Amino acid sequence: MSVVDTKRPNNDLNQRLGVSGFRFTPQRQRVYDVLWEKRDHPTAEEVFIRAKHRMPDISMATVYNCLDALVKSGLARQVTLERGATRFCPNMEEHCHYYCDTCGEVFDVPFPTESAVMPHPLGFKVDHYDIAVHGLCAACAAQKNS
Amino acid sequence: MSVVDTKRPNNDLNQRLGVSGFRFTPQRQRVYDVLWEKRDHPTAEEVFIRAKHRMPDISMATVYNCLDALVKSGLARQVTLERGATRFCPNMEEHCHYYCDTCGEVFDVPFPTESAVMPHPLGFKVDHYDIAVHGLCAACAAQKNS
DNA sequence: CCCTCATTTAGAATTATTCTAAATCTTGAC
DNA sequence: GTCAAGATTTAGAATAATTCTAAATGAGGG
Repeated sequence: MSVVDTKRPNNDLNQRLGVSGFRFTPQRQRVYDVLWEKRDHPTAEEVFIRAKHRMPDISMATVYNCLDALVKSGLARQVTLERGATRFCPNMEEHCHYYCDTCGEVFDVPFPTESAVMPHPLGFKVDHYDIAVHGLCAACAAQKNS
Repeated sequence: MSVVDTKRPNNDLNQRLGVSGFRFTPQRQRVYDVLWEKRDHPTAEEVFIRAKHRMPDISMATVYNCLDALVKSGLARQVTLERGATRFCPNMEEHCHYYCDTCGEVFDVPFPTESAVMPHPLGFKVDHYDIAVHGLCAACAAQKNS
């Protein structure tokens, strides 16, 4: 736990789950840890593989269950950038995702949504923003020009 | 063609496809028409069902092919709001999607992206923005309070 | 300790999308 | 016009992603 866990909420996972009506379980802890170990927006299957290393009996269904519980408890975000597998992200600060359509890399960029004044449909109650920017990362752009 | 096709690009579909290396076909025309007939962000399967009414022999694989051709030609956008089927949208003006997490309805709201100054990762070449706002629509919000 | 209910698990089932191979169609060269 | 090359369509198979099911386990409250 020495490494990069900047801004990880110090609130007890136990408590955060409890507020949303979920129980704390070792599996949920493990899945949450996996998300923090490498913030590279893994898919459910990638989380499954990584979780298995230290918890070999965990099942795919449990990974989905845990991810859903974390999302519903406000401890992780679902990120749907394109067709195919959904990705997950434990960064709950307001930010947007720069997505390289060529190599698939995702970059988190802090972005305060109040800086953009958007006209809402009448009576719409906003829960959260989901901002993706598609394009070419520097590396892939360089490759294309060569 | 009398109805609501505001802002539909008057450019020839033929030509727009051609520029991207695709051929014009009746199926692509039909799929494009379906998207304009009812701008409710249908899934590929919904497009398939609607397209079939006037073109009974069209197949699912063709619908996917046509949608991909339209997206690659800049005539439609892919919209991935949540897990599950991708939706499609022929509105190419800059706009964001307000999405009701309860009833699934999608509202297009014009939104000039240059109004939000975002810091890009170094060297990133932006292709397009994909902005979703999740929450509760007016109708669903009302229902919850009663 | 017992009851209830949440959770986990493996595997089946479902849904969404992509792939394959054969048939058809278009286009450009001759 | 005829022909070859290559794009497109089609049905169906295959794959990928997710959800469901039913049985087993586990934890908390009385």
